[in-house]
Amino acid sequence: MAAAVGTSSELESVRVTRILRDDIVLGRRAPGSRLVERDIAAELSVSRLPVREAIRTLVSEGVVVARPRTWAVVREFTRRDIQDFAEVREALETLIFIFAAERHDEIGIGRMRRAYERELEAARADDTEGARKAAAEFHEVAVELASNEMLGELIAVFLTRLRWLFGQHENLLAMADEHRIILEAMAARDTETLRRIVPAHLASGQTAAEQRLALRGS
Amino acid sequence: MAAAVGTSSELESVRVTRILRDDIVLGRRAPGSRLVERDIAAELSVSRLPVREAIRTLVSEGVVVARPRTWAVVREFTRRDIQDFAEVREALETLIFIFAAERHDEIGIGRMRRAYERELEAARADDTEGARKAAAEFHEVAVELASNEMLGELIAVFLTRLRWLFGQHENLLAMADEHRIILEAMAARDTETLRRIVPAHLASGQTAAEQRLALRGS
DNA sequence: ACGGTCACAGTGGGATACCAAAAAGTTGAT
DNA sequence: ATCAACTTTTTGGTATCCCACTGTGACCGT
Repeated sequence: MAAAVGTSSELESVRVTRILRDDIVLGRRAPGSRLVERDIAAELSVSRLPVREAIRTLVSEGVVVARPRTWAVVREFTRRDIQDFAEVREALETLIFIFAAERHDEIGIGRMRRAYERELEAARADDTEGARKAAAEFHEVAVELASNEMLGELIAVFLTRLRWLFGQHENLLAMADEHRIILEAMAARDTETLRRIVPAHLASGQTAAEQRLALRGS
Repeated sequence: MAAAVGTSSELESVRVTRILRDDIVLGRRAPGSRLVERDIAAELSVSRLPVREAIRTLVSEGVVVARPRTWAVVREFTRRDIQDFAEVREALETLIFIFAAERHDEIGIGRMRRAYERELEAARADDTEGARKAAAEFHEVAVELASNEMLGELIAVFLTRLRWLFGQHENLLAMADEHRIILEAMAARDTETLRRIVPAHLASGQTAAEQRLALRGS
């Protein structure tokens, strides 16, 4: 589901949600900072309702914490939270690639291969943004090939947290190479190899997040 | 009837959510039937606001479908949805029991054993309600022992769908026996056995849901 | 200084009334 | 019968008002 440009009739609540989400993920709103409905409504020139809905949505995405009758705050993640998150993500992503390996067709593999090739090319050109986009498509196509809507739904919810906690993977070439291995195993429907390498793939991105957290103290 | 002591400060939105959820799960609102904010608000003598929030919550729980600017409807599940759901659930529950097996302590195993014993006793007495409650506690303690909050969060979201799709497991004694096997494997920290038997445990409950669906003609 | 009490401001939850925009439903012309 | 135009229904959103509860800090007694 790509950009969808000038959607003239975008719901206010959706717009507000996107703005707040970006504020949080991009660090413009720090963990622990207050989200006061009235203030945000004033800032964005909307009524309190869309803001309320946006906050609810972000709570369900796990990046905001709200208690009744007080302000909501941007969630503060602990080392433990990151560990928990990584464990669950490992299981879900492994599942995706295994299902995709079992169910893919030639067309799907072709799409993944093209995404991988674009990723590799961008990585070699040190084009961070391009590599990130291609890698994202690699994952999206995999979810599609897994043909399990509920899994897709779950991953979608996790995606915000993922963006926030892990940011982009630094060494683009290493990631592209890992994707190549995953792709080959998928094409060969080699689920056993996937069960081994996907967790390793994820682990390589995890330390970065933990280090960033350590720097902030927490 | 209303057991709950007059919790004076229950949020209306929470109350409305619970009522609607029960209506859906218990079949008082059929799949496909409309959820009209205004009408529900009138029925329950509240304003549209709590109803709106309740509907959003139920959408995030996956039992209601809402499109912009029209009424929401109770979700209609297809055979495929149930299949998808079962696949994801299998992975998550396996994860829970494996983590719980790796991380439990004596006290935790004791709590699970007592829950199991109450379940068995209730099952022998043909006490459906009692067995269901004890089985639920069995699962809850397992989630707790898994000590992964995010996993617990995920399972909580799934729980409504679970209740709705699968209802109660029919043969209480068979379920209790499966729980015994899981419990013993957990106590022995035998994750390999768990990886084998948990999926089997879940599969035994799945056919019932599919048959019920088939009767309704999907 | 210190710890607890208490009053008050801040904030979300909810009610009410109203409007706009889009979808759903109805009617009528062809 | 089909499709276009019209009407109705319904949600999304704005604007206010009020209440219950939370958080905070001043006050007080020790």
